[in-house]
Amino acid sequence: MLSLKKYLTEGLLQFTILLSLIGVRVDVDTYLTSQLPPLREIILGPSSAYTQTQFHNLRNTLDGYGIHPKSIDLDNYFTARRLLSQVRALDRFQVPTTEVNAWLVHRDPEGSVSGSQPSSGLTLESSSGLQDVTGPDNGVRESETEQGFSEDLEDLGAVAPPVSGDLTKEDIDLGAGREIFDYSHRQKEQDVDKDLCDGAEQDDTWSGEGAEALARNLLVDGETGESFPAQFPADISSITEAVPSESEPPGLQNHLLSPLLTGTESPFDLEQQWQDLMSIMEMQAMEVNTSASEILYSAPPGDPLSTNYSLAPNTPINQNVSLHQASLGGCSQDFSLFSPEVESLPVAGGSTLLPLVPSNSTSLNSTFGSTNLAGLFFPAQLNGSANDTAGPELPDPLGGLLDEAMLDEISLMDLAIEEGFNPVQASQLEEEFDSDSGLSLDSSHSPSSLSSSEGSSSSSSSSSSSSSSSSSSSSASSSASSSFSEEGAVGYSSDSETLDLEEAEGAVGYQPEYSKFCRMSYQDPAQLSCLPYLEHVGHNHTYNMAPSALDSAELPAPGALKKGSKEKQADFLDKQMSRDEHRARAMKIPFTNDKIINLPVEEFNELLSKYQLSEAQLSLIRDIRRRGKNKMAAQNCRKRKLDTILNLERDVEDLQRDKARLLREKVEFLRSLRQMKQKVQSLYQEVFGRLRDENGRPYSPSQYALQYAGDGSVLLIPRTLADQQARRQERKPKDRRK
DNA sequence: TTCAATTGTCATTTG
DNA sequence: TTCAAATGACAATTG
Repeated sequence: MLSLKKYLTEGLLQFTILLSLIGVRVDVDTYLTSQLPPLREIILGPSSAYTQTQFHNLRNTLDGYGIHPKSIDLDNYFTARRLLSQVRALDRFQVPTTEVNAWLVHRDPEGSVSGSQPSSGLTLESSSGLQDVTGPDNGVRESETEQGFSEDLEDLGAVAPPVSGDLTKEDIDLGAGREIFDYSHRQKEQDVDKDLCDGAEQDDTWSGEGAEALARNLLVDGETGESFPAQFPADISSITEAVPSESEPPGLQNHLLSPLLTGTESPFDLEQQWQDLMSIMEMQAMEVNTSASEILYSAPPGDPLSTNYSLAPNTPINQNVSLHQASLGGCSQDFSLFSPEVESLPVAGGSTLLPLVPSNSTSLNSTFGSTNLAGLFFPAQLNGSANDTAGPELPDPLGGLLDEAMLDEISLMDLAIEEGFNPVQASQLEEEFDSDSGLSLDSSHSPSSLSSSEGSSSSSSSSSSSSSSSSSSSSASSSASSSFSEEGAVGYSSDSETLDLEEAEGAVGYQPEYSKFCRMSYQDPAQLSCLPYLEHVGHNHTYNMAPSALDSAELPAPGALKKGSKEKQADFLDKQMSRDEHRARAMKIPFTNDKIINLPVEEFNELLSKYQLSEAQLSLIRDIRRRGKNKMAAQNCRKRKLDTILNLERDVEDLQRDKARLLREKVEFLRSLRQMKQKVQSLYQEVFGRLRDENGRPYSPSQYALQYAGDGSVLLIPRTLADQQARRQERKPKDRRK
């Protein structure tokens, strides 16, 4: 027990120091990007070049607490781990009130008295967590929790403005504390752990749109002008929640908070930032904690976001209030709802949120947080506004918003990443593919396309030349036919081919018809251009080459001088020819493959009827036509597929953009909502503070609470009753969601 | 030579 | 029923 106590105390102190250090950190982006690595590595063990340094830091820290790294006994180790896990669970679930409590301590001389010692106790648990970190065996579970923890710390730091005094102090105390943070920064720049991939993505996202937007929002929030050491309270709250029982003595909380507050009072900017971060990140945190939150909190659901927001600004106002857990409960519910998704979500955001949330929750019944107000003040009916409990009048606007917001944030990260990548890729793809209009896609690049253009012209002029060539070639083509016999053999009977040759000879010669068809339908390039498919065909396949190829190849070299060059050209053209073209040439088909393929059925039949073609030739012609058309069809089909994919990609990008925009809008909305809650809270405080009993004494906020009735009236009811109602309302939404 | 991408081909379905 | 188009699957080609 003694050792445990000692560890707890020391742990609390350490944790407090860490929190203060975190508070010092100002740069949110940096913070976000850096995230967990250090702590995580510490916990998991050296995983990078920095590990050693980290480890040393940790050691130092531990030493500072009087625990020698080498002398860690199992009991202490496991105890610390258990405590840490408990604390974390509590933190995650409990959200808003913590901050409030701290505030109260400050303001109220009575409550404020409590102080540092309790906080130390809380820290103890946290310290245990640190010890655990050092521990050699860390399950995945722990690693996750640690991540969350580290993230939380970082978040806090990011939110909180630098407090030089605190920082130095903490550095001294922890020894390694600062280094750890630095390390985290370094890691963010260099280390990209697979484990942290999610977190990294989140970081990117945050740093990109969300983070900047948030940062801006935070700064803007300064409007409230409320000064509040948000970070500390939040942390503390989380810590306090580590305490087993939900019913924490207000005094204890106050005690805990007081020391922290005094030490780290930060400018209200921090509060706002903190709130913003909380609001954004709560969603993720909620997800993580779902199960635990449900267990821990019986209180009515509170809006995580609202609670978070309420924390900082409200603190001053809320001081008196010991509010209701109802708000907390609501938070827990929200978390539970999202929990399933949380696992899949990137860790970074969630982890950061977690700490915040817990802090709020810790606020306890106390008074704080807009959530509390909502839960406490409007439990019966208005309450709904705060959370799930929402009555008919105010149906959990926050809850719904929060839930969605969480989802959006999560998705936003993904989107940000995707947006960063996809647009470029998509644009490139579009340029590549869209520039080419469908069928003509390949034509320009492929040799066949060249041939096609040539073919079109050649075909037009070839009508006469080809006819003469064909007639002359008929006798000379025997060699050629033999050379192509192999191809022709494929799927075509060689026997018939030989027989058909003779018939084919007779067929050759009906030039007029042939030329006529050519002119009519396809010889004119302009016409081809008007016909997409034809154009495509012309560009994409080599059928048009046939005539010229045939001519050049089959014509006996008129001049021996240029025989060599012509042979080369013939070879080249032969290579350009398709198999069907070779077959057609071998079979002495009297018209070009282009015509065979592209002529309308009627014209095609007419063309065939004007020639005396053998069965083999007819069969080949039909096959050529079939294959040629199918080839174009295949190209079109592929192009359509590609276009479809590209369009889908574009649609996805558009949707992602819209989603990101909506998320930003939602964040803005939540901010405004938070401000409204704060106003309501302040009004509540004001009204409640003016209430006097028959003896002229003010009502104790711990015993009484204001509740809005459905008719708009405000009732002063015992807190127990208010809590019951809040719980009742909390269950309703749960059932509804089931 | 291997491999991925492209292109051609076949079989089948659809309108 | 025929034809053209579409499409999946496979083979051939290409870089």
